[in-house]
Amino acid sequence: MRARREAIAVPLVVATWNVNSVRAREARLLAFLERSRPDVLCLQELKTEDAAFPLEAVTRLGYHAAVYGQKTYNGVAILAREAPADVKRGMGDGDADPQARLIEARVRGVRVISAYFPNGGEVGSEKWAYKLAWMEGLRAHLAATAVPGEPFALCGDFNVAPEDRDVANPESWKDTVLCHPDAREALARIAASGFEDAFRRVRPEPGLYSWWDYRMLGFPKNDGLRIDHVYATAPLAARTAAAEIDRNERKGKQPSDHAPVLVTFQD
DNA sequence: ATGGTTGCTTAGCAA
Repeated sequence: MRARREAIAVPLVVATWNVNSVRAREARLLAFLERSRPDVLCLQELKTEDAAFPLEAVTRLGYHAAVYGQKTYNGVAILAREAPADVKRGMGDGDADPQARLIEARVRGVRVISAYFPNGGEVGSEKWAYKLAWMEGLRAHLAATAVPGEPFALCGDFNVAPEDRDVANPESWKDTVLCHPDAREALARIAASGFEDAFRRVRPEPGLYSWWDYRMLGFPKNDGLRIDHVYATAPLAARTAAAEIDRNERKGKQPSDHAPVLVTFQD
């Protein structure tokens, strides 16, 4: 039996970017939208409540926004050129997590999630346990809400570098929260529920990173990791045509410590 | 083990 081909309007450009405070990054966010014009942009680490999100400014550029903000920490959003539908904040009923780390919407027939996975602090800490539990909770949530054959883009700051080729200096990052085998295994279990790393489908080469620590000259030394991802279910992943990381966005004055990741889906 | 930097909030936490 042939897999059902969902009607997806393509080309579709899906981007994800941890902005590390949407207020501190407003000018850069607007410049990025004008420059790249993604159809969908998933944001993480807004670090502000909904009321302080620059809604008018993004609206002027032709974007709609579904926002799940939080004071000081976390906060996620989905911006889209078409109005997002079926917006859901958190992982649904019974999700008691007070941290705003996940928002979902339907855009142009595609289910989209913007997720800010927990960093994990130090391996063995309470934050580490929270990270692994959160990831297992996401896996269970995805399994419980999965619709067979549905085009679905799971995007965000996963705070996991899936493989050593995603790390400039794997030895120095070995067994840290971003590279630990338990975190990689937790991500693999999420992927096993029907997702593929769309970026790697078309960009297998090493040397591609999305985050560089502000400290220790991370960016000047290119001590980077690829921890921001666009995962997609088969109907979408099969259409992956191009992927890039906007490394230039990490340059200049007052950058986020993350660069935007963009994936183009096309028939 | 600590350091180094940035953002939010104003001393300390989170990343």
